[in-house]
Amino acid sequence: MSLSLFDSRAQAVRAFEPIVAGKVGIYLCGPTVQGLPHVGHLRSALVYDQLRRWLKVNLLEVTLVRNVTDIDDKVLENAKGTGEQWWALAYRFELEFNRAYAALQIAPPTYEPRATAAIPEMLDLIDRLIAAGYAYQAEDGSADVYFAASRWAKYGELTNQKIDDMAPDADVELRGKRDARDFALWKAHKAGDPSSAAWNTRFGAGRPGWHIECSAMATKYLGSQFDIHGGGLDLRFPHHENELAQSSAAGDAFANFWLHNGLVNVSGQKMSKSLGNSIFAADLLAAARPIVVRYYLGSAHYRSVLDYHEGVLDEAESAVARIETFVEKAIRRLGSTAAIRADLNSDELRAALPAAFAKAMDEDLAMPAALAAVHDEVRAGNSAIDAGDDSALKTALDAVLAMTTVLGINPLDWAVGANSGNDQALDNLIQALIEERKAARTDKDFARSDAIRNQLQAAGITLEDAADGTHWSVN
RNA sequence: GGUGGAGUGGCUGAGCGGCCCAAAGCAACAGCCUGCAAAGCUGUAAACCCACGGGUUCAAAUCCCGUCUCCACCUCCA
Repeated sequence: MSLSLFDSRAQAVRAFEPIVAGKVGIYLCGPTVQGLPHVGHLRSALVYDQLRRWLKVNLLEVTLVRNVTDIDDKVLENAKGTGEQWWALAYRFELEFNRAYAALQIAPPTYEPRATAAIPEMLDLIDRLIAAGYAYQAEDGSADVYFAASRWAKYGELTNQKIDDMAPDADVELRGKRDARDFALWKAHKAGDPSSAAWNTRFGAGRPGWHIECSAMATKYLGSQFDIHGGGLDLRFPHHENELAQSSAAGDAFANFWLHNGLVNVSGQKMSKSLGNSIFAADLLAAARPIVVRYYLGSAHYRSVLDYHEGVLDEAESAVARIETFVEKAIRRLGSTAAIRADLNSDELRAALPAAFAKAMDEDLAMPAALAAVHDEVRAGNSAIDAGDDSALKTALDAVLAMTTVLGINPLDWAVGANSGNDQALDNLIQALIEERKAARTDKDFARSDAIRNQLQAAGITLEDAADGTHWSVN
């Protein structure tokens, strides 16, 4: 394994070594299911899907845990607005997220725990923190429990901040807090909230704070020490800082690497509800084919800002079409479809990967360089077709299929499916027109041949004249 | 105010001391191919030499100092 990853805590690229040989545990902060999935959620999920794929290619057994935060202020608030039960609203949006992930062929995580299913683990962790002297029940008699950030000397280590530099909100109500920077581990039940959103504890009725959820779920599924903790850049502070502090204070080694993916901006601006510029998953999928959306979201380096604006999907469409056209032509020419498919563990796939691609992936998942390798190979393959060199073509095709399989953009994996009866009927119809056009061309009746081509084009079908005959495809 | 990141061809976006007279894609132009196209290939043009001004070095887009601009986080957020 020669993979290096940028570790946010070390603020440096570090060589990645699994804690347990051959296995990798990844915890990824999933969404709070309080609304519809947007482009940022998809990018985040995609980044770790790609990481997971690359680890699998390197024969590591990956356990990916991505949680669902299904209890939270916003969930309760939004449910009040719609009149739904909070858990019904949360599940409704959870399904929307799963639909969007599936559309982009982002594989489901190994485990997808909901916060509400890990309450006992959270309470255990809170107890350990109280015993260690780093947590305390609110001093105003409520059921609130806080983490004493001000007592944890290493607080700020993840984001390289000194606790004294953190400007405490002047107007913040301390209520039962000893220090303004202390944060809630457990939140007392509030008068207006439904009783179904409260759990009885020795502190009183209440619900979990956001940060404790992830600490508890990560260790529940991956143990007190695991390889990688990931999430969006916006979660570094306070969420991940707080997770690290509480887990460390409880004596857990916690994550070996911290990864943060860059955010998606819209025309240079942060996406936000108040600006009304959010791009939702449904918007993307309405504007472009899923494989194109996946290509676009994965085209920039995972740590850089990805800007969404007019035209980016068209550009991605062209690039994807180039790859698809090549694969189609190559398979048609070579006849065999005994091509490399989705098995990431196969020796064949590994053997077919160009060195430049593997190097790019190993260097902190340098996606642009990896895509450059894909396109280089596409060009080499196209040249081989022109030169009639089938051996070189086979090599290029295998390389392209292997690389795109790793990236999750193998055209064969996105094909609509085997020929259905409808496809066969359509093919019969179009073949008849192709024959008629061929006859017209032989007779030099170009008006007629062009009319046929234009008619099909208008119906969304493109004809392509190749050396071995005319082929058609749906636009 | 604190912390982190970014300014590279028309656009997207790599490179982060010599392999860079700067990858790859998109867009443009020309040639080949074609009856004409499309697709494909080949080539061309395109970055006042990589925000600006200094410096270090045999050597800098890449390191250092200064300046300007932009973005993110410090409040719920992927």
